[in-house]
Amino acid sequence: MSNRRTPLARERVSLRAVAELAEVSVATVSRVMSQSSHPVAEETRKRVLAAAERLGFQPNQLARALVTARSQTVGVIVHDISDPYFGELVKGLEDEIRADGYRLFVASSDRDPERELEYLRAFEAYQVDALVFAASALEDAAYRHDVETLVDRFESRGGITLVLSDHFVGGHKVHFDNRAATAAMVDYLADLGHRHIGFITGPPDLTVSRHRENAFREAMEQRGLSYDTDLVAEGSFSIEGGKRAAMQIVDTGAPTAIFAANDLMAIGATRALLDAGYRIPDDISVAGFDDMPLAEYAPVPLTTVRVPTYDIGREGAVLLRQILAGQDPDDAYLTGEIIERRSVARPR
Amino acid sequence: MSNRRTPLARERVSLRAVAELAEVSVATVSRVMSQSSHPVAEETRKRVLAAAERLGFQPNQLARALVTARSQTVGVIVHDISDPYFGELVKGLEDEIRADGYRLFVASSDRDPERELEYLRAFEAYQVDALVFAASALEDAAYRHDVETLVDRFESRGGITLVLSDHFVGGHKVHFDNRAATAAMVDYLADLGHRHIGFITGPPDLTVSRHRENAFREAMEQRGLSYDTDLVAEGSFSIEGGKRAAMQIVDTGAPTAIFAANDLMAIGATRALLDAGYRIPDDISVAGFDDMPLAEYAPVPLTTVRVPTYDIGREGAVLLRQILAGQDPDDAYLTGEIIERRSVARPR
DNA sequence: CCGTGCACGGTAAACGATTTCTACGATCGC
DNA sequence: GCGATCGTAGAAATCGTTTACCGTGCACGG
Repeated sequence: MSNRRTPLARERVSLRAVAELAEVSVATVSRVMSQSSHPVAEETRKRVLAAAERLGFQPNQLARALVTARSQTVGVIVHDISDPYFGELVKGLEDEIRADGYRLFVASSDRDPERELEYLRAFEAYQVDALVFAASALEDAAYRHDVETLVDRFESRGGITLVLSDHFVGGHKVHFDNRAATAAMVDYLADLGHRHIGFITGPPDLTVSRHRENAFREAMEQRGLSYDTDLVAEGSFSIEGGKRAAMQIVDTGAPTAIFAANDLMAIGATRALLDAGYRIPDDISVAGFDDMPLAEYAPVPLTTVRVPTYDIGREGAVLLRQILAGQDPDDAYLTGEIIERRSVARPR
Repeated sequence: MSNRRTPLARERVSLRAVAELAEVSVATVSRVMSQSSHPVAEETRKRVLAAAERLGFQPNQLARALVTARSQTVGVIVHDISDPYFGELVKGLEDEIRADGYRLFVASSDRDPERELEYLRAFEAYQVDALVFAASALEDAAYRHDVETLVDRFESRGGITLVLSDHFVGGHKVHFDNRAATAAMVDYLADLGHRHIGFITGPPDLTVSRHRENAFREAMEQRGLSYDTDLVAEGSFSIEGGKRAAMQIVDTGAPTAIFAANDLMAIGATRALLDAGYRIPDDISVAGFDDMPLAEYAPVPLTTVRVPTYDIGREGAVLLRQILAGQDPDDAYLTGEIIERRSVARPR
């Protein structure tokens, strides 16, 4: 192994060093530093604190975690760290949980099952107290099996898991009702008079894509509108994908509105349509999903269904706090909401 | 302390358990699991591997890190995890460094000195091998002092630090030439014929804001253009700030172009100006800085100077790799580039 | 036939904390 | 005046690894 200490490394400051300087035992120093309930005389405490200060002592969390079997750390899995969706969510999580002295470590899987597993294993090995699935599951049989056995093992050893997404992993969860949110948008469009509604789906290997597409189909049928496969295209949750999908849909069908399964694709669609000479919303309406921070600043301010990302994170943290404290709280439920801006209007 | 093991926790699988099952010593198991250079007979190795597999053994990284004094972990400090700028950068860093078996832990300071210090201390306590400052320094004397002593201590104990931003911390660094990039945009606008150029600055407590503003002033003087304080406003690097600043500038002066110190503010400015009835770029040009992923999909596709964020991360990772391998590489230098889109034109 | 060297495996001492158990003096109740 | 209690502190075991140091047994060269 190439793991040797660098030769320059000065001695690190341990409990022992502090103990020697303060002329007490390491036990006493530990008690002072970790605010143990074991009593320590005021005068001794002061001596210890002074010595610790003087040496710049920082308790080694690794050693501490090793003996307590608690690392005060939670691992978060996201798909793409540069996606503002996850950014908001992690922020909510963090703002809330840091008050309890926990640290968040976030890892990005890039939607690669292999990579996600690798990070999951790393989190396990670093003994995080909780595992948070902020990212939707991947639709892959091998992945599913591996994640399940890993999570089982993790939980059987006292770890807790929290799910903030569309995921098969069990345990505590904050639910966002994709079905209802999707239906709400379909209803909104239908109420405006749209009958030919195009739909841009996410990548097929993401559970959330499947859920939103199914919800779309059901909502359309519910309203007695035909679910026309010519009006459905895949846009892989990206801007470029949204462009391609939108052009494909207007080429093959004649929608009066296009509903994209996320804002990024809606923005791509908007741009492509605009560049192709369509006026939005006069010629065609475009609706998104998520209400990402920049949705308001899209080429046309985007009408979309808001996913309360930050709140999902915050609610997750609240759940986490309770579970960590040994309680068994109920799941949290959050719903979407239509945000009306300028990209949707009645059909002509 | 509230750190007791949960009562449900099944026994964890340690080296010892594997050793017992395989009927060898823990040393042998360790040698097999950590691919030590110490020879182990093929037959023994197989037995160990089988036992480890059967028990679902995962070496405890905490314990490992404790003895090797290497955690195979790097801590990254960013300002705002939901800012795509940092997302891209971290992605570059991660894509490159993960090949070497390192894990990235990212923490978000929210531009709060207190919080940043707290995370820095946590990273130190978790014994990260490297500290990466992806975020610009904060302009605060106390913060500066604390960070400096912390970094000194960290380095004197063998840690390495890497700077990817405008920061006073020394050590290895990948430089982005803000001055040249800013000047390039000023030149570009001036060449187009703009003489009254407004400027929207970032928050004053960020080092990078100061650098870009100074660079703007110098570049203007260089071109013989007057630096008019009526045409400068603060926009705090946010969309809302950009809106406010833009309106303020057009209220007090008569710029033919506005240059914002980041894209977010440029987008805010664009939207505000558009809503106030200005045509862009016909009535007024707007330029940004960063070329964030959505700059192309702003209300008007944004002309901006591209900061190669992903590459900054990647270059940082290759530096890291070399330093970790014991070398002493030269700093990396990256430059900006004007991206022409539709938000800038000749003045009327 | 014996010393050398190598392959292989075990023992035990770290790493830096926490925590249980024990010890010792002082105070207190009776 | 004596046992009980309390406040305070230290010794030592422990967490799960790595690794320096030994001790075998066997092959091989001289």
